[in-house]
Amino acid sequence: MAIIIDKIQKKKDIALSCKLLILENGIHALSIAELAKSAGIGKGTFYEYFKNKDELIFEIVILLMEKHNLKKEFDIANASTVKDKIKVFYNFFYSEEDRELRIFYKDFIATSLINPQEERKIFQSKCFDYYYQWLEQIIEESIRRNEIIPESKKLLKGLFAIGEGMFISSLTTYSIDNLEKELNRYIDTLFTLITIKETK
Amino acid sequence: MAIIIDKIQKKKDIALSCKLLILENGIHALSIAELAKSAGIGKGTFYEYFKNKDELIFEIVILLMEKHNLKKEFDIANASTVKDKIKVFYNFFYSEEDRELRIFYKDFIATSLINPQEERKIFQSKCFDYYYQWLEQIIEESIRRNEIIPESKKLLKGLFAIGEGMFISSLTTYSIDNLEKELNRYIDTLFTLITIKETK
DNA sequence: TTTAAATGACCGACGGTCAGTCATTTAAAA
DNA sequence: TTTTAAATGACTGACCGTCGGTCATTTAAA
Repeated sequence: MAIIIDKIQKKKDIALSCKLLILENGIHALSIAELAKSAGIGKGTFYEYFKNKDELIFEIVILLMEKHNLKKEFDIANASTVKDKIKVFYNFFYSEEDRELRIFYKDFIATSLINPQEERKIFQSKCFDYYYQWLEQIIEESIRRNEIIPESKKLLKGLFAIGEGMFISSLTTYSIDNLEKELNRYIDTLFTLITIKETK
Repeated sequence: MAIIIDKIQKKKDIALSCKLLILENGIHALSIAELAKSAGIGKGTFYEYFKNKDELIFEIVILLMEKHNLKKEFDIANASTVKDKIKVFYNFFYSEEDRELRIFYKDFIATSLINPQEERKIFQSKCFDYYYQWLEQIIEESIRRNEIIPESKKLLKGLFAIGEGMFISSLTTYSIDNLEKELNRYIDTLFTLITIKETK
């Protein structure tokens, strides 16, 4: 036998060591040779760990998303009102804190659209379901507490889609100039509609 | 002097003659040489009319979108209720009729995300604003008629984004298995909230 | 009517880039 | 010393975009 490398860990290390270069230049301006060089490995070695450039993006998204989810979980638990909890969720689409992940996420969506792959779709579904269940729990509890009307549950998937939709539009058009404002405006308005008024 | 070709028309002709081949194989499986050959022109000629493959997609989207808009305009005018008019708009994301355009639109969004270009962004903004104004007019008229509450106006951009958001999610996840159903459910629920109940 | 000149459309060979492969080397462990 | 996982960079083939040259048609002078 010879050296046994923790392939999974090394894959992560290579991915993260490419992060900065990609953020600076954009993934599409970089060749595999350049990426490998910046990671301090040969081109062939890159292919020992990744099938192609897309998989590198995928790996970075997975790593950043893990960290991101932990953080969000914490933030949501600490938010006091239902509305605040929901805003924590949308936060991803405009917060400075999530800027980096957002850039990779954008490229990830784009490559997923171009080249739909089982593995990616499963990952994206997991992310979707993870946050959907969060949203669902939050809403259900609020319904149980009689704060919002039961019909709110039917708005869940749509509520979920608005973030992604506005995010894409903000990138591909000039028609959404302030994503944060637009998202908040929508949530605030919707909440006035689903909130049960206290009868004093 | 020599033969003068209507370059604009020929560009359209080439684009449309590639449509079928692209729908069959996907744009990314095709080389410029193959596309040119299928259009009955030389590779060099292709570059007389298009900067690259992306521009071909752009041209096809523009052409199909033109036709599509005319059709939508007609459909919206013929829909009776506000809700129906809005559903005509969302129709794009799931109708069999718009399947082809949707495929190109998807590629168009993907390439726009990867490589944001002024020209494309302007085009996308025009599309956005065009349909946004439609939606706005419909909603405003309905408010004037006292059918729905005035706050509905604040939901417009979000309403607009839901379509795009769910569309993307339906392509990149398994979590939206029936786009039409999900969209309709959302609209129906929202409408029960914004509709002004008649006091009998 | 003839034909030389002008011009724009068309083309495919070519240079360059880059993704992905593979034969070889390296070095740790047995 | 042998074995073998890991690393590597030279190599190849595919494809992009360019460019010099050809062809077909029109113009206009003879």
